[in-house]
Amino acid sequence: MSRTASPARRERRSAATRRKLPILSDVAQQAAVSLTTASRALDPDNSHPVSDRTRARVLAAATRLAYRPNPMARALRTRRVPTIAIVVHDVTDPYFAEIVRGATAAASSRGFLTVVCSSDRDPLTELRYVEMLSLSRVSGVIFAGGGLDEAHYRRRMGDYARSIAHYGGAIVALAPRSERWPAEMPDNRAGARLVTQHLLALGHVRIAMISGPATLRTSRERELGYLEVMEGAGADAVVVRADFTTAGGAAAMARLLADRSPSAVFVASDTMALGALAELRRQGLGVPEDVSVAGFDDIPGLEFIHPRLTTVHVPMAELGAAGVQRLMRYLEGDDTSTTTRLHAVELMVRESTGRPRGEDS
Amino acid sequence: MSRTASPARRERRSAATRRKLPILSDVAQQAAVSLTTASRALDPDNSHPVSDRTRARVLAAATRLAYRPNPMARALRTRRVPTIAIVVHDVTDPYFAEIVRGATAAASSRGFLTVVCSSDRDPLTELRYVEMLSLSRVSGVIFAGGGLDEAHYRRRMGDYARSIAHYGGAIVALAPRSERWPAEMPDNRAGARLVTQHLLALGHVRIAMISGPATLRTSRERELGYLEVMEGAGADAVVVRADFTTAGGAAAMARLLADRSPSAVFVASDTMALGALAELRRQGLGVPEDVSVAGFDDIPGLEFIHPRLTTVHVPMAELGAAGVQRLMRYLEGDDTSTTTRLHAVELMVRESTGRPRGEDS
DNA sequence: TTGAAAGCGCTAACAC
DNA sequence: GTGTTAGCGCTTTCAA
Repeated sequence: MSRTASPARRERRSAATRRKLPILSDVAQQAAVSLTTASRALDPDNSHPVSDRTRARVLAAATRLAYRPNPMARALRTRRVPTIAIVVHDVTDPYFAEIVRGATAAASSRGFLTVVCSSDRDPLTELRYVEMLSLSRVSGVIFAGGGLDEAHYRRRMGDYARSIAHYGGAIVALAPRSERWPAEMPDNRAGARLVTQHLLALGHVRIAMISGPATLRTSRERELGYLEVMEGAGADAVVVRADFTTAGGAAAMARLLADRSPSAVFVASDTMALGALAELRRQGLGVPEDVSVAGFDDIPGLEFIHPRLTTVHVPMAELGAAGVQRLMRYLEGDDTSTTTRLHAVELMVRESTGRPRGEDS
Repeated sequence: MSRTASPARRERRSAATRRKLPILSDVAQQAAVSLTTASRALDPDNSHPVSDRTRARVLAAATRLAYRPNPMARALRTRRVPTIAIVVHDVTDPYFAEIVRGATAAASSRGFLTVVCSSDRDPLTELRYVEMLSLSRVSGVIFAGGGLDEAHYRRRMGDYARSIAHYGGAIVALAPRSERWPAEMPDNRAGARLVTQHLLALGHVRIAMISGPATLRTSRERELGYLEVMEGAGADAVVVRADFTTAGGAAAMARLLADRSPSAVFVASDTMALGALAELRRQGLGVPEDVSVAGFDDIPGLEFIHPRLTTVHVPMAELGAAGVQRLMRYLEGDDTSTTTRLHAVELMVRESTGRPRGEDS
């Protein structure tokens, strides 16, 4: 120790004044080992052997200097940044916000930063983001929402996905997509079946559905569950479409009310259901006295709206966390399958659904 | 051209097979210039002169190869990654979600990625995030919410802020903080004054306030506006505190109803006001017939709740965008002031406020 | 106006 | 078990 004291002290001072932040060579110098050894001693998952005494010395020096590795320099070698991205259609939508919350928590507990990219439901914006992400060499990308089946979109997305796979990045989907990616998603079809059966069991026959855009597979899966059950019951199905926004839900409900007179409406998302509820109130119709309404997702905050919405609970935060876990397993090579893991959903019967008019007397 | 055709073709092929993604040296080779020149020709804000012919050749080569610079390699030199972070208390809260939306849009239009860090209202989580960000050398950090005045928090935050400043990163606040940072924020005090005056003008005297945590300056500013006006009118002020969540707002309203019987309540955020409204409904009280309620923020989605909430409009998306712009100006050295820019707010009188009971006959 | 060379801080062959 | 030596892809002196 005393032998190297003088140069070490000089180095310490110069490191402090020159760049403020200590770098690996400062640690190596302090511990009187080579750069390589310092690197190996500091990296927990480096298999190369390092003697306990040496490791202890390096660790001590690192602690003393408050050394933190430079993520960029590391990334330049490892070819990946310790960041995962989550691509959503709209951060403002509680459904996505909740997924983001779950994913962020899971990622940060593993030392990963989370980038949230909100496309505002514009495919081109989404493509721009994904290009950016692939160039930034993020470790993984989680797609929280669905994609388009359109040719141009698919081709560009395919290019970026290939590029990401090429540098060893992972991709996970949390909604049904045409791409063959590892996926964790809610059991949309089963959920839709549950609500429709519930409505049928209450005695409704004129059950309409407000679905999302036909371009999104999530819409189609939820429709499928509805159609299956309606057909099985010999009831006529009516599907109108909106865009998964609250305003869209309100507009769709208005159309439904003008054209048909459903006694119950299954809305493919709570966000849209909120709009449907608002429109019914605006027209002076009671829920569930005049019209029963059921949603899908069970977004947070529902406990504060009136009447309390019957819906299908989707474990959003869990989905986000599962996506991160899947990503990590992929990165570690433990699970590179492209299978879809379905997460169970649950019908939450609350106040917005009841027996139809004719039967409540 | 023909002279270099053969080697160029070979290089092109090898670049394609070896690493798939073209790098700067591929472009330089194709354009038959040095690495340096290629770099200069490609960088729009590099002042070093490059002849038009050369630049054109380099640009053509870059386009042909679909070259995109590696952000990590660039960051290793420039010491900053082209990413900005936005630290929020809760992504799930529409107030923050909306700010994030505005900031993300503004950042992406400038080629910056946005990292969203949600602390879930836990100061330690927030500190962990900021440390991570400082190590990642993000270009800037935007604090959407307030901070603590507590010693440990302030010291650690100060350390990270210094470290960020040291590598040339910028920090901007969108809420009042004890730190001396550039800030863009809503005129909280003026907004609170407006609502209180509105309630007073309607004839209310027993006007209570549900505020946020005492540790947050936003709460204090909004309280101040309320207190000022109440005092000026010679009315008794009552302030109860909640935590800026919907559930907290509901609980605070329940307490208020039990202890006092206010004819009007000013709630320091719409998110809490939603809870207050739910609690009033639960207790069978009419709004505004029995109690008037006013919020703050004008979060999106309010148009679908009933009764339509009287509130103070805060330009959230604009605030997010202004934060990004301020950050950019700081990074470019155009504006390194630590002044606070106040954004005007506006009273939105809607349905949840009316004359008090005694006066409506 | 162009280019050669020296790194940014770190990791990974490849020796010893 | 430890060290030497090359780079990762880019920017930036410095020299021509």
